[in-house]
Amino acid sequence: MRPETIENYLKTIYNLSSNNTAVVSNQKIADKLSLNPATVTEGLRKLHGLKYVIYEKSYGSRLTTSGSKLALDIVRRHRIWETYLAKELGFGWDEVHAIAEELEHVNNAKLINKLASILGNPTYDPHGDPIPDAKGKIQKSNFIKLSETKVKGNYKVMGVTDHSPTFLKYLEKHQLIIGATINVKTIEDFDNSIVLVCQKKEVNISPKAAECIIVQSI
Amino acid sequence: MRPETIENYLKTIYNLSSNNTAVVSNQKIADKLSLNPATVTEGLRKLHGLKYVIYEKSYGSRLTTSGSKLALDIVRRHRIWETYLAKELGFGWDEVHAIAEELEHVNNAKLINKLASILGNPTYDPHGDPIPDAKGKIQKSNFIKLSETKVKGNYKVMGVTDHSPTFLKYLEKHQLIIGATINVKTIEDFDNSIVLVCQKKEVNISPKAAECIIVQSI
DNA sequence: ATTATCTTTTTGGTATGCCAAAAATAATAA
DNA sequence: TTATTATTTTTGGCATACCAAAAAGATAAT
Repeated sequence: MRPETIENYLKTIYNLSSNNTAVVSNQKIADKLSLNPATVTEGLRKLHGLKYVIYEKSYGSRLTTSGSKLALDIVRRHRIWETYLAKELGFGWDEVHAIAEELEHVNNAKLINKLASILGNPTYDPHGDPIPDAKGKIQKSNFIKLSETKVKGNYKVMGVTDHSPTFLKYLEKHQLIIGATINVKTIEDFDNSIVLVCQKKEVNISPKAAECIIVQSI
Repeated sequence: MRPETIENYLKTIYNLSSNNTAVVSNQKIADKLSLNPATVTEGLRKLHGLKYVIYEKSYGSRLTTSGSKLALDIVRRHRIWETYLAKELGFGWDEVHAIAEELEHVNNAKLINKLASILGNPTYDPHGDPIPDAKGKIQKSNFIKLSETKVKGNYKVMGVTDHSPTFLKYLEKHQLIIGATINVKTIEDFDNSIVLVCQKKEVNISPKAAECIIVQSI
């Protein structure tokens, strides 16, 4: 398998298995990578042969220790580049994902560590995702989704789980950027949409969007 | 054809045809890209179909206008990255080539232009090679090879045509870095090796090495 | 439990990029 | 000019990464 192919699979499995414990379905991988399910079946069998994943037929996949290690390395590269593009090169948080998607495949530890060092070895990227350190250690957090918050609670926006420019531009328009503090006003019984106050303005968030916003209770 | 494959061919043809006029042989392309000659024949036929090169069977190839344009863009990306790695990220001139070889395939004009702007839109890279501007315009120079110099002449080192770490480390050891001024003392009749003075030290340069050092008369 | 639906796998097939060895074609030397 | 050598092209083949459609297997719904 080509390194890039391996990397794309492992990164995707890592991202889909949240804390790396859950088993990931073929379909979700196919969706994320825009591949035919048949292709994913093939790919997983090969990755199993390479000992990067434990793939159980008709059940699902999870990363092995070595697969996890590689995945964390790719995630690190991706997030360091995103941070560098945003902080040092002046790109918007809605632009960095696409560029990092390509840069992440350049495998040079010295380069990534140099970028990290210039950035002061950050532990979070512009989307609020934790950046693994050079050894693959990742910070754990007790963040929750906006959709899991309680009425009248005060929260701080910590990250997003969707990196599409359209979503990020939408958030930016409502000042819902990382670090913003919000107050959950009501949760509509009708459609579960959330009304919150941010920067003194009232914003109505759809349940779908609330699933993609990560916050911390304050 | 995959973009990366196209880019590697075009860049190689560009580099081998000096001022982009000479016809390039299949073998030279095969050597540079470490490919089997049969593969190169195939590749050139495809590139001809894509209108990137004029490929005449059993004769050679040269770039079309659109091939030239693409080639110059890749050369720009490569050389901007080399310069950025050296000047902004602290890599040695013997390290930058290999990393830039990968980074050059990330095709994002905004990124390259941003890096160039941070560097002050440089016109030469750390090896003395000219960097095309965003429009593909490249600076012309009247530089000559060290092997073409005359005895007793004074010259300034302007670049190298070999980017291998071994060669560059060798040059560095003798202080033969970009900008160094040298005086050609003698050219040995026996083997055409060149004896020159650099930083008050006498250095003996083999004909092979002299072919790879670019200088300017001062 | 038995459809109906959704997911996964199998099967058969394509395009790309590569190579080794043989055949054809140039280029060079005798 | 003819023989020798070097280069290029052809031929036949291989591995990778894909896909569409059919078959098999799970899951859910009644």
